[in-house]
Amino acid sequence: MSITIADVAARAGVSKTTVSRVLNGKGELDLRTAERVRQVIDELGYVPSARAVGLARGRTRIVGMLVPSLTWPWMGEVLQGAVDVVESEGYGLLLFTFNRGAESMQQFASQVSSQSFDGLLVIEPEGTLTFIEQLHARGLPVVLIDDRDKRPQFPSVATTNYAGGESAARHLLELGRRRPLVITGVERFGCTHERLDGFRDTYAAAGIELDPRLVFEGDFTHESGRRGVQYALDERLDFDAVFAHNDLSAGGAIQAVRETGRNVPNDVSVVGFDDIPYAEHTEPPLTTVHQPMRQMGQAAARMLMGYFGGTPLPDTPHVLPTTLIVRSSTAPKPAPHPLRPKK
Amino acid sequence: MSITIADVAARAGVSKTTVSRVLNGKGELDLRTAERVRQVIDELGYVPSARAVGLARGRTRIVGMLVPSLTWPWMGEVLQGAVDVVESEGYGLLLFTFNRGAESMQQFASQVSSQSFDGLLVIEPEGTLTFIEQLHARGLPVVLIDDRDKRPQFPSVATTNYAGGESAARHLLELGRRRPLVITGVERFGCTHERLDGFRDTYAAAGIELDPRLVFEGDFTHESGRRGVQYALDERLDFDAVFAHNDLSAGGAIQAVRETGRNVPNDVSVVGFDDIPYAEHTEPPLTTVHQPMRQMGQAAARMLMGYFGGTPLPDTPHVLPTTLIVRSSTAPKPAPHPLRPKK
DNA sequence: CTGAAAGCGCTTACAG
DNA sequence: CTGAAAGCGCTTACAG
Repeated sequence: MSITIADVAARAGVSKTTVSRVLNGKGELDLRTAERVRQVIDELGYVPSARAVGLARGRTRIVGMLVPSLTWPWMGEVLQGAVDVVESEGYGLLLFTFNRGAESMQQFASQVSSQSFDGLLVIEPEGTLTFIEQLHARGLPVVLIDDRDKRPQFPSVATTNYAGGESAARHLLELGRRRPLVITGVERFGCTHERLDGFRDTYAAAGIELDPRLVFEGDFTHESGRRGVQYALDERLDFDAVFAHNDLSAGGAIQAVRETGRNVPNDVSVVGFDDIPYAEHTEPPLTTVHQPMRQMGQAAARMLMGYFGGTPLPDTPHVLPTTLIVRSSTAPKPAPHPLRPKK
Repeated sequence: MSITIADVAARAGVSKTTVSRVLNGKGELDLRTAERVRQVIDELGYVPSARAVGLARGRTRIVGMLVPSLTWPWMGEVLQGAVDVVESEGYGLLLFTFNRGAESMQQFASQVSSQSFDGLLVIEPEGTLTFIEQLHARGLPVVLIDDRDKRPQFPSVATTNYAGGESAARHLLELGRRRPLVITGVERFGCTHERLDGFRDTYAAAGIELDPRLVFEGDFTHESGRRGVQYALDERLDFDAVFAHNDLSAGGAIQAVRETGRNVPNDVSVVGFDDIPYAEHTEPPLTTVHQPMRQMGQAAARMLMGYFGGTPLPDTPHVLPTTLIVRSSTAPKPAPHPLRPKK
């Protein structure tokens, strides 16, 4: 029913071998035969069967991508980056999630074993790093898109969480903010510690030790941002800035601050992390540390494509920089006793 | 290198045919041979090659999914829904986007021709409906996830845009809002007209004709929400509610209203459409018409899976209902001359 | 420059 | 109940 290489060969009066040669541009072949075969291919609209090619060649031209969830706010960006380069190389992207725990694990493992794809892009679903490392050890090309600093034993792309924390601190310091409240991410994530350390070290270098009571453990939710400022208020802790470890909790913090009648950015300046679309729509729009999610997806995919093309995978993480995006949730600290300007 | 059915057969002392039989549970076979083969399979950790099975059987156990973009706010939900059912049936999900216009079209067309997947789930990238219809006509099983009322000539899942418009209107009417400003979606989309019609008809049935000047053509962006209320203000049009055709523009509308010193929900009540995560985080949290995006993804995938299992695809759209989610951006209209309550 | 044949790893009539 | 053989649609030594 569907047309095959044999049909093309018959119609062009050549062998399947020859058709295969013009298809893949291998071996010397008479220009005129090649031309004739090409014509027949066009006439018939022939496209080789991916399955058959895959079986014969031993690879699929498909890359797998494993992610914890598709509904995280920045996941679309990473995916889009990966898909863009994968598609432009003529590969396909086979998507896997880890929504159903052990069952997902089973299913995915069996997809690996059945060799459904040539290489894997992965954002690590929590607790699966060992498993992924095994796959890599057994010879599956793997590139990790590292969203929380796992420092794995295989190729990865990462971003600069520590430097991101530094840039947030530097910005707030320049604005004269000396008492920042930090609302952290989930404690067990590496990125949380790196962001905090970068921030803290920068304040320390400026001669300001962070008040430990002003470090509140959040969990990346909007709600935890609210809780963070609520806590500080309840404890009557004085603060003139908030550094939240993601945009969602920064948004919650802004709302909680404003609900007490205080002004953002003047009374309290707020900095987030991620730069998801929501960051543009908070009131006021959020100053935040941009993570290059799309570029990370692209870079990871390019590494894999490069590997298929013969370039070895780098053994040190490919690190993409964060950038501070200044919007309106931060401003210079007003002088405590405003002077009436002369004139 | 990788272990094959021949290895299993040899080790178990049977033919490949027999191994295949126990794998697929076809044909009568001695319980003890079956048991023995199963043991060897476990010992060796054998999993059949997806490529080889695909070639031999003529199908891939992969479904394609084509979407316009991965970064739209509700796309993750649809994808997650689709992936969940596809995975739980042991299928894979091959993802395609249409980011690079004609080139994407080419690439995708060739993936179809190479029979990389058995069926297709699609959210129509603008202007590709004819192409998709051709694929369907040529025998590719296709299910459309209809986000804007295309009424295609092939199976689809859709939602109730008209009824969604009605529910928004009913809610606002109950609150005593008689002069709503409508900020529509993109004019050329069917969903825009349906939402508007449902809304308008409901007001009409209550004896209120919508002021045509109060229908502002937006484009689903946050910015267009702001522009909508700005326009109404500039024209000195009186309004006590906003019905925006998506949550993003509803968010913009809320901000623009509040910036004039007016109160949401009291002075102006705002209703959105979609119920993306952002809707919970506007100030105040947004009352909106929930679209069951995840369920649509699930339903579409289930239809395709069912078809592979022998159930014919329905020829009428599978319609999932919208639901009004009441949050805090809507409230009863205050009496114009407030009476002091007695005691 | 070109082709016959074997092989990729399965499934499936067909025979026994 | 079980197996030998052909076939799925390609690619790739090997010969000529």
